[in-house]
Amino acid sequence: MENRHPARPAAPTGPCAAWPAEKGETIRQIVERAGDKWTVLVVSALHAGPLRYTDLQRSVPGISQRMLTHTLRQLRRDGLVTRTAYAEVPPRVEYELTPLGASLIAAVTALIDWAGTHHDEIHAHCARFDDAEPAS
Amino acid sequence: MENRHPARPAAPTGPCAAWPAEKGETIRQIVERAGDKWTVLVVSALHAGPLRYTDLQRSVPGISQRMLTHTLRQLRRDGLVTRTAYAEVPPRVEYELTPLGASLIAAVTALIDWAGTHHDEIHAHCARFDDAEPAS
DNA sequence: CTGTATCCGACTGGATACTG
DNA sequence: CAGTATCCAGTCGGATACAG
Repeated sequence: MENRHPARPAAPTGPCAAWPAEKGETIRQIVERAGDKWTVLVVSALHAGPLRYTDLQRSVPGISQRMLTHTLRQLRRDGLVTRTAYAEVPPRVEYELTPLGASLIAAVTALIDWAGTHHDEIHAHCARFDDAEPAS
Repeated sequence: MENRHPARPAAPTGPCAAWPAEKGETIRQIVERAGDKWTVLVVSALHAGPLRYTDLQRSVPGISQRMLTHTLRQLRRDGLVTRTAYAEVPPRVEYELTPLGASLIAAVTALIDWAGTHHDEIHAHCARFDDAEPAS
């Protein structure tokens, strides 16, 4: 009743105004951000050290320019990465992880660790379920 | 080059066949699953104990039947929750978290904990960025 | 009560082409 | 090299109606 929104009131890709939601919603935002495919991959790639735009593209196979740019901007906006542009003839831009960004890796690692640990279990249950109910 | 897929090769909502990807892709699947808004909320609700379908709907405000059913099925498929149907005149179905599902909470909690800890930092950086570059 | 099926709008994200 | 803009298909997800 109180929610008349036809869709989501806040867009993750939108302006900063998306954040001031309540704590519960904030967590959802964070999880969506941190759980984002490209965010995780880019942050992981940056974990090894600073990288240039094109190097980043090579470090994250399959990412499009659109998504790389988009993800980097979000990451910058949230203070997870820094952008350093060198005003040289061949333009050079380096992206580096901030301590905040580095701290995210620890949390994500827990999830990845869980994934690795229980991957077989999930697959086993999945196969069993699929075998039990093949025709929906 | 080697990827000619016009879109995602594996759908998270699709059949079990989505899993047998390589380790890197598997992690992505897990993160997407675990990072899903409704998955987290439903698992959290179930953490307190077994719940019926309608109780689940009430415990997760804003979820639609479509998404509740959908999420529940995925969770069952992955072996994170169990479904127990009682063949009674008023049909009763209870969903309960498996140990595997309970273990996921620990991993997600790490992420939520990170969110809570650095929420202010992110917000601060966000506001600063927004202030520094208002006109895109 | 416990779902399932369909319609349909909104957002995601890849491909491509073009600018500084 | 670094980034932006547009097009467009696929997917998500809510509302609704209906079935077991």
